[in-house]
Amino acid sequence: MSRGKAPVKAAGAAAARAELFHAVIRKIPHGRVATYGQVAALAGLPRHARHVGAALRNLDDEGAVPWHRVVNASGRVSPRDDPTCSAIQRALLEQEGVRFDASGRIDLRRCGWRAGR
DNA sequence: CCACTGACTCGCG
DNA sequence: TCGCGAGCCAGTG
Repeated sequence: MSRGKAPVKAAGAAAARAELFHAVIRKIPHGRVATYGQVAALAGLPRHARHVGAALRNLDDEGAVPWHRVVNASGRVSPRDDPTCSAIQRALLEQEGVRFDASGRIDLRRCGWRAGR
């Protein structure tokens, strides 16, 4: 089994990162939000913030992953092709008690997730 | 192999 | 506070 280059490993490389991101996102407590960069850093992959979003885009709705708790560093829901999705994300967060600013911004100082808190 | 794209982030003005 | 541009890394055609 030990092989210098296992093709099976390369094929699952992307999926492995996705699972890694999902694991971190799953740790985000209820009523709290984290940024893409934060998730990537906690996953051990700093600078991969964009890939976190890419992984979530590939993620199915039937996952136990609270993808809606992931927002950008501005504390806002990132715009995507379907604005409906962003509306759903905001609705889910409000249901968890996350308050949005009049500009649709979240106070990361208040609802931002911090490991250890 | 090259070029474009993207649910991002940071620095400047 | 907001808008713009550059940097970043991996996936896709």
